[in-house]
Amino acid sequence: MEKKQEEEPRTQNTKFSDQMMIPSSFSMTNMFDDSGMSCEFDQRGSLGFFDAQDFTSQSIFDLMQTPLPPQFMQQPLPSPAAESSEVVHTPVTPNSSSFSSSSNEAANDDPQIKTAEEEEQDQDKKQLKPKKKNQKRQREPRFAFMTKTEVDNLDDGYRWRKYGQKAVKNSPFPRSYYRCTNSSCGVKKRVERSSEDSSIVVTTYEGTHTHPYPMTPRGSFGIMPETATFGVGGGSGGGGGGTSSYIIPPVQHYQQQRRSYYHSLMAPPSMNFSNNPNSSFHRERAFRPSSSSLIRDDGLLQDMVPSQMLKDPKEE
DNA sequence: CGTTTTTGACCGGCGC
DNA sequence: GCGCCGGTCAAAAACG
Repeated sequence: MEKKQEEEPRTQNTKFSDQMMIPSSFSMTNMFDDSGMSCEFDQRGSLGFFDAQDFTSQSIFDLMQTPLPPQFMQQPLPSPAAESSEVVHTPVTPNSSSFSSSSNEAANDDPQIKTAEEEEQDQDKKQLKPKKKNQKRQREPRFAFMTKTEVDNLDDGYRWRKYGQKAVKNSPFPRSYYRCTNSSCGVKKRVERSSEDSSIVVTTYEGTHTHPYPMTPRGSFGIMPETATFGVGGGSGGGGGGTSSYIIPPVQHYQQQRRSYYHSLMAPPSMNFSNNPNSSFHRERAFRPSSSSLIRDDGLLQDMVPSQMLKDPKEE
């Protein structure tokens, strides 16, 4: 639906542009859902976390290029469900403010970060291993985030082809399935609106892009969400996820603020992406299929805010 | 004309 | 074994 994008780019500017939600709990634990491979995650969970800044500013897509940091899983996910389910839930709750705690979780992992490649290898290994039930299909790590936007189809810069849509249980909104149009890239993403808050779109990425960023500068970002919350998977329970509203005038400013904001909030020492905060910026264009890259600031996922999704929205 | 979206059918996993 | 459910396929339609 590109047309939509073209036609509705303004959404971003219109209403929400000046609003930003800030998740209180920022745990970026992503949900690696490996259905079935939970054990392994524990082992590998030693990757670094992405730098929140980068993360936000860049775009998820870029992140996708990177193997998701396993550490997310490291977090103690008490409930088994977390593993198997993606867990992106809990919409943002206004008022919450426990940002730091979550970040800790996420950040706390081992500062030592493996290189993306290493990680990938690890992942492969794990995936290859025949685990208990994992005979199914090896799932790639997933990572979800919530975005407050009116636009369903957030453009992250990559091109996606919709290959399915299904009604979501307990939700009036359908879930759309997209696949990266690059034939050699198997990245998939699912997009659905939160049943609790229709203004929030939950996007789950699965896989890593194996090709360079398509780059459609403006076009791609045109639709960026105004606000987003990163869901972390697994329901790592955490804490409360919530978000508070943050009002920001122009986007530009917003970005700046955002940066600092995140910086302060989420940039605990442990969060530095690979010890070299600056490096992340440069990497982005490197496009290493498996590199950990991340992000730049140009992108503007304007308002992505990681949040921890604590509960299962589905439960409603 | 080529690409993407739509949509119902199909398939495999999982719980009962 | 059966039914439910999530995810994917594929043919037709829509779009640029």
